[in-house]
Amino acid sequence: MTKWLVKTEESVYSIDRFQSDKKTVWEGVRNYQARNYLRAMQKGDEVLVYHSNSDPTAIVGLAQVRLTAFADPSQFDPKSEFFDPKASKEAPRWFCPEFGFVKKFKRPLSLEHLKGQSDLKGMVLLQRGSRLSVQPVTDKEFTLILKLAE
DNA sequence: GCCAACGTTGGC
DNA sequence: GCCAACGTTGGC
Repeated sequence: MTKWLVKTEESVYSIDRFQSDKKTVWEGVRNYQARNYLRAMQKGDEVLVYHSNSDPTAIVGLAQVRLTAFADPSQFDPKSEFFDPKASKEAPRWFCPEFGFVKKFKRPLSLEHLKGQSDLKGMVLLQRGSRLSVQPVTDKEFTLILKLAE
């Protein structure tokens, strides 16, 4: 099974909020590469949750795919900030899975800390200019991250 | 708030 | 299909 990482701005949707919601539909992703990854997610896949634009920016917890991706309802809603006039119910452009909350890490792993791990040099998150908000994570990276976090 | 990096749009 | 202009992301 593939492992993943998703970004969220703490001020927009935090790990604490996710913890109290217990599950969440990961809507609003509007980037094709990220969308393709969302669609590739399988039920049960494990997903690292990362706080971007936060202090500190860090991997803060773990989620699991509950439902594979379906048409993101926000693309059809003219009142939504994620509304896409080019999308239709017949031909949706954007998709979202549903995640279940698994845990909040005892120790959030800051970007700075992650950069110091030589075994994580290849991580998509750590590549220069990497902005992708949904990323695959290798098994090796995933195992190490869990070890560091717990 | 700045700005580098990258993605998207649209004229041609 | 190219590419300039513009928009967004996200670290700092």
